[in-house]
Parts: sequence; structure tokens; C-alpha cells
Amino acid sequence: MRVPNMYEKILEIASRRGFFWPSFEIYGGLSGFITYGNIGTKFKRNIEDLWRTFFIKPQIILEIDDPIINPEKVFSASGHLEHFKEYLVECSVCSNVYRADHLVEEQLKIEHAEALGSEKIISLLKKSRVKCPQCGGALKEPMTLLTMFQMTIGLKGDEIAYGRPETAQGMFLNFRRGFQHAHEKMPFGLAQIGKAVRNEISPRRGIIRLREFTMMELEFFFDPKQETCPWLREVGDEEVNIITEEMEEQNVKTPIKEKIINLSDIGYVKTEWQSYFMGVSKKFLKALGVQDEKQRFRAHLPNERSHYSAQTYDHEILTEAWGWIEVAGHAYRTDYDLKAHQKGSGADFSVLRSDSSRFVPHVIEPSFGLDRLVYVTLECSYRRKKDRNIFALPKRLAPIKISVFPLVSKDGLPEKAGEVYKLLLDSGFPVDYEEGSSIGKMYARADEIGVPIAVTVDYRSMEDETVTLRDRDTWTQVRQKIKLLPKILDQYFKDQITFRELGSNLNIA
RNA sequence: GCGGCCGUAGUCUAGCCUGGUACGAUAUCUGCCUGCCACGCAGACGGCCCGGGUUCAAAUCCCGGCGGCCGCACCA
Repeated sequence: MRVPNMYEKILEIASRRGFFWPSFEIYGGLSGFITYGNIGTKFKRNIEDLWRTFFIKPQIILEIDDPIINPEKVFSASGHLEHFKEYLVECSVCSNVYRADHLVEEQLKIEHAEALGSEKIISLLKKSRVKCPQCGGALKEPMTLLTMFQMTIGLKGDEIAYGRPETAQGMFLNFRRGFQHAHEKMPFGLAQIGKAVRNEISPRRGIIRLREFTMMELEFFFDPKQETCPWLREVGDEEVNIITEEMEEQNVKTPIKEKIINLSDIGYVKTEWQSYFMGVSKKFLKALGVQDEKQRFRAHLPNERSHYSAQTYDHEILTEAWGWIEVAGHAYRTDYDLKAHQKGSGADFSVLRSDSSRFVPHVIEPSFGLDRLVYVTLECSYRRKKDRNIFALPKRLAPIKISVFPLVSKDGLPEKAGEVYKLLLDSGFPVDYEEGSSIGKMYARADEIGVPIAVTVDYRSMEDETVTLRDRDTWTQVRQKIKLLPKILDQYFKDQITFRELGSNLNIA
């Protein structure tokens, strides 16, 4: 018997309880796609909303929703058409496939072969008779691989289009509009939560590497001469584990601890704006339930960086299933994209300074993979207790906040519990009702989807209009009057009172 | 894409080697029971990943596909 790893365990619960599961199951499945269920959809939305509270600044950072399908022009201007294309060569003997530029680098000792351009690489491959590194066999003709999904628009299909590989381009395309809506004040930002698609060669690791996934991206536009970030102090005391570019180069694996406020002064991070967003990122992940020790920021070396980036730090989380995985990229995109689209479209993206000089804004981009956050949050909150699965989700993320049960299904208890259920439902709580099973079983089922509070109607409820409230994480109980539930539960979910304080001084049965 | 292991009800699993349409658990639904952590009893629903081949007969043997996990490659 194979021992399932942590991902398989969580996927089993996630599929069974309606968080998420592999798509197209009835047709045998197709890797790189997942479907969210009733619980997962709510959970995902709660993470989005939490992201908004951390990253969206009213009137300064504005949200947009731009098409997934973009005309070819967008990506030829942005550079994606050139950079998302790879040349692959297959061995005629063992059928292993390699990237052409990597073979050239390894066997001809050329650094950054990608920069040579595709034609040079291919001619080098042919001239130098590079062999298969595995078996020494002869290589076939190079083939191209475009990791963007291509499609055609209209009846005749003469307009070529692509599915966006990142939502970011929408923010650059709509820079002018967004700037107007921000009252033409710098700095400002545009943010977007939406789907992006990439035609991955062989996606693995389930929800971690998808062909269609949701990104939460923010493009923050600022004047490169205005280097001070006034918000830096809001997150300045936050300590982060950081692996700098220099450390990466020397293969140093142990991160150093540093306060956000110092990152730019020391020279680890090029701009304070980026330091700020890295600090927000750290606090956001903490709010998702990821401990400090499981978080780090790792710099990309130039050859790992995207074509548009002058500096990138990946925000990585330590998972039990796969070790360190990237959940966010913090990239300094400079004025690369705006200038690229200026050139491509003829639009003017320059902004007027108070000294009447003009500049094209620079961009800091924090970019999150939402589906990965879904997994990371689940894994970090996963507990076992007496053979039960519990997701100790932060209560603001819990898809269902309250479950209502009658202690037994007779003597009018279900009816009473039904009234309590309706009261809470009408008060706006995401609440579930269940009856018929034993109370222990119902608690266990609620724990498995991370319901923070269970409300149980018992015999005493019939006499004095009180119920017990049971805490998911400690299994302790308090008693409270039914009519006070909406008010005090609201306070509890707003973190204004503790679980203990949910109970009145009525004695617990 | 290459190599290894694997695919049986919603979930977990026996059967596979040595062919004769499937064991058990759990979940779900219906009753009965019920006094705070997956209680008990009775009943019901539900399955061999897909396609082809061998055979009188395929969950079982063979081939191909799809999917999963691990390692390599890939993840711009």
C-alpha cells in the first residue's frame, strides 16, 4: 500500500467535502485543471476578500476586471510572444526532450544563451552537433513551444488572440483610464483578481501548477524620483526571512532575518515601495495562518527573472507536501511595460511632475496565485485529533461560520434548532443546519470543513431559551441566550470578543 | 516528455500472481434508538478509469490511451 502524502490526504478531504477536485473527472480527467465546489468557492472568495483588505487602498489602489482573451498586439508589444516561446529538441534515440537554449549553455559553455535569440541557438545546435545528454544519441529538428494559449476571433478567424498568461497586462492597457479615475494623482495602483491561462508542458502537483488559475495582481505606479514610501512604517517592524540575490549566487540556503523597514536601506530591495508590499505580503500570509518560520522571500537571479523584471523576490511558503513553494512574486517591472505599450500602441503614458517635467511611471508588482494560497491555507490549518480531520481555519476565512444542531432528533428539539438556524441565517451568517446523526458525528463533520462555532439545542434550551456554543479548536463549550446570538456572534467574528466571552454567566450544563 | 509505482461504490480497501462479473469497512438515504464529541440495530442505494486484443469467459492476462504520486526534465 502506498502511503499518501500530505497533498493526497488534503485532496481526499477537499474532494469529499466540496472544496475542490480535479476537473473533467467523468471524461477521465485532464491534468492542470481543478473545479471548486460549494465550500471551496466560498473559501476562495473569503481569501480574495482578505487580500483586498490588505492590498487595496481606497481611492489610491483601484480594482479593475479586464478580458482574459487579448488580441495578439498586446502580447507582441509586451514581449510575451517572444519570451513565452521556447525551442525544444527531442532525442531520436531515447525520446527525452530538452530546451534548446539549455543544451547550448551546457554543452557549448555559453552563458544566458536565451539572449542570443532563437535563430542563433538553432544554428549553433546544428553546427556544433550537440548530442543527447542522457544517451548521446542524435537530436531531431528543434520544435517550437508556445506556452500561451492561442485562439482566433470571429467567423473567419483572421484575428489571432491569446489567453492572458498574467492579469497584469490589463492594468497597463488601462493605465490612462485608471489614472483619471485616481484623479491623476501619483502614486496610484490598479489591481485585478482574475483567471489567467498557461499551456504548461506537464503540470504536476495538482492545485499548485494549473493551466488555468486565478491570480490576484497589483500594479503600483510611482515616480522613480519619489523613492520614499510613506506607508513603509505601517509594516516596518515586520521581520522577514530573506535570501538575497547575492546569497542565491553563493548558494547560501539559510535566510537572514531582517525588518521590512531596513530592506531598502541595506540595499536588499531596490525600492521602498517594493519593501512595503513585501511587508504587507508577509502580514497577509500570517493572517491566512502561515507561521513566520514557514515564510521566506527568495531573490531571483537574473537568468531566473522574467523579461520585464529588474528585481524579483518570490514569497515562498514551506509546505509539508512539496517543501518551499512560491505563492507570490514581487517584481520591480520598472517602466518596461508602459513603455512597451506606448511603443506598441502609440499611446502616451507619461505623467506630468509638479516641476512640469514628464516621466513614465515605474511599477512594483505583487502577484499572488490564489489557488496556491487555497492549498497553503488548508495545509497550515490541518490538524488531526482523535482520528478526525480538522481545518483550524482563521475564522474570517471559514466558508461556513456556524453549524446548528439539535442534540437529539425528538421532543421538539429539531424544531427549536430550526428556529435558531433561521435566526442566524436571517442575521446574515453563513450557517448550516444538520440533524439526525449523533451529536459527535455532526461536530466531526463540521470540524472537517472548518466551521468555527457549533450551536447545539438541548433540553435546557426548551426551558430557558439558551443554547450551547462549541469551539472547533478546543472543543470547549459555553452557554448563551438564543436572542443574543446574532449580536455576540457578530462581535466574535469581528474579533471583538473571545470564545469564552461568548458565554454569559449562565452556568454551563 | 523519460523512468518507477499505481488506478475496484462518495471514501478507504480485499480479490489480480494461479481468468468464472466482487469481500469488508465507512459515508449517504429510510426506520428504530438517542441527553455533548464519527454509539447501536434493521433495511436501501452505490463500484472494477477508458478503448482494443487473447479467451467459451477478463477486475484479473496483453497492447494503447487517460489520470495520480515519486525521481529527472520543464514551470518563461
